[in-house]
Amino acid sequence: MHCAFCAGRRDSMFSDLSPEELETISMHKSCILYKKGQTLYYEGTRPMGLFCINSGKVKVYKITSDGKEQILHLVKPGDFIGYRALISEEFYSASATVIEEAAICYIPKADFLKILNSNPHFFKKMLKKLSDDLGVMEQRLVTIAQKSVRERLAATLLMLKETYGMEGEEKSVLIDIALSREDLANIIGTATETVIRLLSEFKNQELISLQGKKIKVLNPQGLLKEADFYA
Amino acid sequence: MHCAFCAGRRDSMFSDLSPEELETISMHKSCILYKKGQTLYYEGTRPMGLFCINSGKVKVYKITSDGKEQILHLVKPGDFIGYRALISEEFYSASATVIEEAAICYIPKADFLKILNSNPHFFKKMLKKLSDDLGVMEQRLVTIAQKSVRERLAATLLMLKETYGMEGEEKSVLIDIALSREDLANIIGTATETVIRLLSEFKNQELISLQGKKIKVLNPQGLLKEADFYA
DNA sequence: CCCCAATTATGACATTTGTCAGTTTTCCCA
DNA sequence: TGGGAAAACTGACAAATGTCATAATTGGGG
Repeated sequence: MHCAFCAGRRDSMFSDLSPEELETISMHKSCILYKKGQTLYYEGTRPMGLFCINSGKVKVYKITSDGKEQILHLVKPGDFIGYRALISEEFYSASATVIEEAAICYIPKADFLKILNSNPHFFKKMLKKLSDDLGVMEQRLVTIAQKSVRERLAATLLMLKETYGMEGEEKSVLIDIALSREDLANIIGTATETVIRLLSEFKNQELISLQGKKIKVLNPQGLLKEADFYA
Repeated sequence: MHCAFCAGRRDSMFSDLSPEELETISMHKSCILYKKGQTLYYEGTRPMGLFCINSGKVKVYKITSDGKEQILHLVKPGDFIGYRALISEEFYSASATVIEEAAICYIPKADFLKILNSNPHFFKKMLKKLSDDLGVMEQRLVTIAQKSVRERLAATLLMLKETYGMEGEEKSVLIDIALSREDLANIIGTATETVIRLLSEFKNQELISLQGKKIKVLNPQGLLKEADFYA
């Protein structure tokens, strides 16, 4: 599919490229449908291009020396990933794996860098994007360093609701993303069992409901309270 | 003092500005000597310029809703701070306070932005800087999320040794920065008492020595082991 | 549609870390 | 240079979280 007709592009970093630039990208990109569990790239390997998510969901994560996984971002349609390694001229510092079937385009490094270097407006957008990313990451650091696991879980559920929420019956909001309890633990930085236990506490408090692995938010106000002040 | 003669500039972001650009900055900047404890800016206020550290040491930190402090960076001569808020066009998302008497220049926002927009090489350096910053922050997030307090303290001591180490007698290396135990705790994300206890354990293991608040590293290899594999 | 492996869930317990209360030490500056 | 406040330190205990073992449930592929 041509980038000009890509739905995700509308509010992506590529939203206001010139037709010529889009044409170049479209010509050189390759698009693949990835299944759940497939990995786009591994930490430590050399980046050769940029991944652009058309549909589906992807997690970006690091593995520590003792084998634990920490999820850094969840990526959704319109986002792209892998630019940090390209810009810093490093090997990938994280891995990326598909968590829900995804259509993803691959844009060769050269094309990305060409646009970056020839389009000042895009360059500026990229600078702002990295600055914003850094701000988000700093806030996450503070949250992980200073809040309890319970607070972090409540905050994470609210964040997921904002990004993946689907309105359901009776004001409940379904968190529509196929995250395992383990993934959730690896976002928060805790053990899987702890997440399971706290989720069932939240269920007992009627803040959420659980059916299988699907989570519905029943009382966002209550979760907010848990996220801010639990003592 | 004129920027052209600033020792810190040699390997700073301003290392290869043109003489004219330096002249502009020099003309418009103001320099002040700050005492320990003075605050450069507060979280939530509007950035009007950029701080450039000539000498001394500064901490950049956030305060959580429940009053806890998390230190995000320690800043040293040659670094500058406050650019993220300028680039993202936000209010400051953190505060900055002097921890050792410091000579600091203030460069008006307009001058910084002018150079940013007129000097592509500087712009590119800034992009890379933010990308590198983000990489560092991601790694810190993983460490805080996945490592024990003991491991984080060992890792932090090694990091401080790299940055502020002064060779002493008998291969010991003094960590030459006036950090209180509380500051150290606020870097690591733990309670002050926990830091004190672990430091005295490290002392008993002869990994470090303590005299007053000064810490000397005796056995970096041993600390490395604590940082990586403590079980 | 059923079975099996993966995931979720629960219990018991160990360990880490935080909290509070109090003592000792340090060092700043009046 | 001595007094006092801040910082460093110690102990006792509580709370949060991790770990391991095991049971229940689920959902995807044959």
